Amino acid sequence: MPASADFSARVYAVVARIPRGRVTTYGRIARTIGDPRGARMVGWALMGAVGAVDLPAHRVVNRNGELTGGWYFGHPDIMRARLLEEGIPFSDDYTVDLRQCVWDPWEDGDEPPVLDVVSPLGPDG
DNA sequence: GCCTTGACGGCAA
DNA sequence: GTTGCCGCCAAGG
Repeated sequence: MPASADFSARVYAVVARIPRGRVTTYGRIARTIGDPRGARMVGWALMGAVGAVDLPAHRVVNRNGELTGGWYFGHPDIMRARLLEEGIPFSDDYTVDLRQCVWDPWEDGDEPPVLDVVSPLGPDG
């Protein structure tokens, strides 16, 4: 079992927590799972999520709200349509208005949320 | 084994 | 507000 699988599992756990009508960013997800510098890896993990895992991957955008992963849905319009379907506001054709719909995994608390996935190794390995 | 690419982010100019 | 550069780590050639 590659460590990357555990990483992606945590990413999926966070993505699954994204409420309908809200979006979050790669950086926030990375920070949530305890790897602030893993924003790029989050996107990498989500590659296999589209069409493979039943997750709202379309609710994940970059820090600027751009639908950078649109092509992984077949076409950016598909991702955009899914977001519009949930009433997510757009500031541009392929850019969501993060100011209105950004979501923090720990917005309701001062500490990171308890992930659904439990690592037997713990946070320190 | 080395180099390039990639759903990113932070910092400096 | 923009542009440019670096860091990060995994996958593919």
